[in-house]
Amino acid sequence: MDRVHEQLATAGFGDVRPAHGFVFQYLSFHKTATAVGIGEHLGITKQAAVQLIDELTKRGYVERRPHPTDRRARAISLTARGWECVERVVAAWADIEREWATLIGPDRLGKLHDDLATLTAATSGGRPVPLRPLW
Amino acid sequence: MDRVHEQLATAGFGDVRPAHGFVFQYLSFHKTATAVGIGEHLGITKQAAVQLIDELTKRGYVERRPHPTDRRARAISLTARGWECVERVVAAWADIEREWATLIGPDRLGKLHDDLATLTAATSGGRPVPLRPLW
DNA sequence: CCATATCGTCAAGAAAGTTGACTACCTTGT
DNA sequence: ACAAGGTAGTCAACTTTCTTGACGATATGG
Repeated sequence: MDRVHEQLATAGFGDVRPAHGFVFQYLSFHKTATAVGIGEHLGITKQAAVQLIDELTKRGYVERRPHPTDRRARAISLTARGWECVERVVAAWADIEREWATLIGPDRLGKLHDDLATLTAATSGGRPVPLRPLW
Repeated sequence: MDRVHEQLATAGFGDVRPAHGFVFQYLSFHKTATAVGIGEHLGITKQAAVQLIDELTKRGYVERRPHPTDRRARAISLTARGWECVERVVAAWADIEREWATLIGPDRLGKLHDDLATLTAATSGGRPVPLRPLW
């Protein structure tokens, strides 16, 4: 994680914190997200989620628009710059995984991934675990 | 980590946070520790380390005594209750590892451990990584 | 169409860390 | 021996990040 953010900083995305990454991840798969949904995904309150969204909006990674079907809500989505940042993260992770493959071999790396998936699925009962950058 | 602390709570150790665990770990291997040493181990300032020590002292897990060789310093060590808690943690981890072994097999679990050790050693340059419960 | 639930917001505050300055003590080189 | 600089702990002020609680506006379901 630290290495990804070092990479991002050199690519001009030095103003995103690790916690923001989890918002990005959620927005990559939910085109019209809400603050409540993001909060649940991260395991934080909606107020804290709004604060993250505010920061990302101010920095141009995210935008709020009227929600298409719910006039209480605001539809949150990535801007062009947000998507650029996501692409950078994907590329950085790919680099890191390639390096891992050279260290322990692609076969072992694949098994490592599968085993970790098995263990986390078992301890969380199969449901998705709220991701938090904090214990 | 969450499961260990659930186990601890049912065993009467409900007043320790995850961050405290890293202090316990350090004290298990350093009989006369100092606040600065603990701070370096966790990657936090000495002031923050002192605060953790204060909490653990108030709750009876840790005690401060005059340092044997340095009159500026205070020697920090686990009390009997502190050691009881450590034993509980060790037992809880052993339970969890046994469960992991049944899930993916002892052989794969051993390789998982070795591979993770290889990867972390490579990315940290071999030096110990300061442990933090926070990104 | 009314009761209840949900989305976002405002405000206050708690948790856990940081920075900076200070005293007391240690250590090292001359 | 001792001056000079480094280190351990402490005090105080502050920052960051998250929480709790209350609220208006809108949605939804019997």
